[in-house]
Amino acid sequence: MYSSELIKGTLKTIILHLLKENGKMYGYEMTQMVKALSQEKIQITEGALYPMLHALEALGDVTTETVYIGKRVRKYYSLTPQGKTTSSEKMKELTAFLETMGNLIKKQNNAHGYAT
Amino acid sequence: MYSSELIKGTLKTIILHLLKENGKMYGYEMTQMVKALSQEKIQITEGALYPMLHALEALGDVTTETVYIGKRVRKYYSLTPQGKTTSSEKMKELTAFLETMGNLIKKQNNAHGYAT
DNA sequence: CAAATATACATAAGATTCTGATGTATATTT
DNA sequence: AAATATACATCAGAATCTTATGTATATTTG
Repeated sequence: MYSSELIKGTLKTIILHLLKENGKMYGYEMTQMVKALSQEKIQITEGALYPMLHALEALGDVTTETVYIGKRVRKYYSLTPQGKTTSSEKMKELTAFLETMGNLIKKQNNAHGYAT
Repeated sequence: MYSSELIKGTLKTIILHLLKENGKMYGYEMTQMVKALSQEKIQITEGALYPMLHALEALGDVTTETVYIGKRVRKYYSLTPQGKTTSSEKMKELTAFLETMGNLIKKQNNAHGYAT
């Protein structure tokens, strides 16, 4: 498990990406998938996830569909056309960010020149 | 420039890393170095930087040394022994996190199996 | 079969961390 | 002379997350 501060700011992008890849998912499923894909190292908490899903819905990036499994409710989320665009943009940004950070923390024989 | 939400949580690690690589730096210098190393894409704001430096000092990870350049003050920061340990730990974590995130957002022909 | 665990949603107080504004002052460039 | 750069600092407010709490059904296990 990572000290969660690193995960901050990536949640929205992760959700949008999962929905783009998998078409339709419900909240609990997302927590389990991220857990599995990260080898237990990233655990999305419900207190962070559900408010973010509601926010994405309010922004018009996702729509919902409620389904009953027996008597238990399940709320599926999927991307709107706008959400698909947002997803792509966010992913482009995250990819670039990861690369920049990778550079930033590596190339360091550089106490005097700065530029690369 | 990245939408800054991604940078959240990485600031402490970046500072500790810069100090480990460069031995001794002052705040303004850090902002310029990160800007240069990231090709202008990451801009550390002063409102985030200075409070974080003060926090690191309070935690015992850095010590300070004030120098006058003409009449203008400059405050150099350097790692304490404890700070060096913290720096290593944080970097290990960040590196692992970047890799995990890289996996999470790539390997996706996986709508049904989850595990990798 | 009762208890524990897993599934599945939701909210909310408080903490952390950042943005953007503001303030002060000196040095350099145009 | 004015604008910009260097260099520190603080603070109100915003965003985002943690931890706890709440509700309810389904499944597994001793």
